[in-house]
Amino acid sequence: MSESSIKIENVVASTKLAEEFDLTVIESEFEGAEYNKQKFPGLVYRVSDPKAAFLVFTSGKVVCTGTKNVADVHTVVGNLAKKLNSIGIKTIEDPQITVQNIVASADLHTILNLNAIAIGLGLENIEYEPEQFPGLVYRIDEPKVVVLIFSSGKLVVAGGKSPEDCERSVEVVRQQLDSMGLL
Amino acid sequence: RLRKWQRRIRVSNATERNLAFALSELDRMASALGLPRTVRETAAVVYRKAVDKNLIRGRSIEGVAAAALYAACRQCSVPRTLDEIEEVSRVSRKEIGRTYRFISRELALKLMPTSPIDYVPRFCSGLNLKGEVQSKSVEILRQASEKELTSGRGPTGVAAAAIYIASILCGERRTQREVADVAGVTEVTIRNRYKELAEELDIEIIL
DNA sequence: AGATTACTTTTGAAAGC
DNA sequence: GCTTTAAAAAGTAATCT
Repeated sequence: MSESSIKIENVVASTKLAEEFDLTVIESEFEGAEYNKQKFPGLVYRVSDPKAAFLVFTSGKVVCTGTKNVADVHTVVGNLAKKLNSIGIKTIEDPQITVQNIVASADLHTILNLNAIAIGLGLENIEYEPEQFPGLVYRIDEPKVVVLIFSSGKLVVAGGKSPEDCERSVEVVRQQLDSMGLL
Repeated sequence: RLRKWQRRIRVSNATERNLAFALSELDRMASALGLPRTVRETAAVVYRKAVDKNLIRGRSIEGVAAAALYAACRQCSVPRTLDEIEEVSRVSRKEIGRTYRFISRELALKLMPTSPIDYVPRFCSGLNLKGEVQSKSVEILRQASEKELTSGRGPTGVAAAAIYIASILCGERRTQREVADVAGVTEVTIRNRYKELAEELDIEIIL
């Protein structure tokens, strides 16, 4: 009875592909790579296989953002390693990839009264400033995520470490709102 | 001993100096916004509580003062927008908002979001609209709230749209531009809101 | 008056200021 | 705290036709 039908919108992950990188070399070899040390210490590289964006650092660490799946992260990181190898840069064999953040969207399919929800969840537990942003911000401890609740019934879950975290948090919100008769 | 006393006096001086500066800042901003004494006093109370809880650490006095004033306006039901507070303060709206969230949480102010209704008196007087239009605006806003037409929308935009409609219904029409200017929103926003209100509340607007 | 583009909020890592 | 990346939600805004 809890098919939350979460849609993962973005996955952020980090890994280490080498002990060090010469970003200047990568910038000249990789088409479209952007590197401005005074602007940002990392090199920006975008791929469209599965769409993703990388932030490559001189320390050999890499941040991957933009994929819609956890599986795609492994795919694109693998592709990046191959691409680096092809220009003569060696990389670590089985890099440990850590998913740092998952952003997902969901829909409760009901118009919501955010003022009532603010009181119901407790003003000390939420942030709702329609003057600045239309969504109500609700921070959950277990799983530790942040849920943005909109009057349309749509939700955005940010901060999850796994797809399961996102689904669980939507259920937590759904159950809490339901128990207060706010659905 | 003597050294300890000197230090205590020094700290005391700095603390008092900072408090005096903060209070003068509150006065300056409140005057610029034409806020009544009660709001300034409320802001001063909020600021003092923030000092007592050491919430100023890592934050600028100006920022906390601006946030305290913003909070006080809301507590007194005479809200000013973050943009209005920003205009008379020396800090960015982003910092005022961030500091407001912080002291609001730490001092457990538990403020509900600003109600569009609280903007009606000020906006109407700014448009030289009298009691009848104000009452009609409030009536429209009450209905709008019941029909879930205000959740997630900017309070000033909703208030502006209601006043725009009320002014027409009362035969004292104000243009979207005039209402937009006093409310600090764009004509596009008033248009979007009033169309929604008119449609959902079945209000016929004949121009 | 549309249409477009863009900014508001949230999350997380990276290295450095 | 900031800088950079990506992404959704819905509202508001700036600019162009």
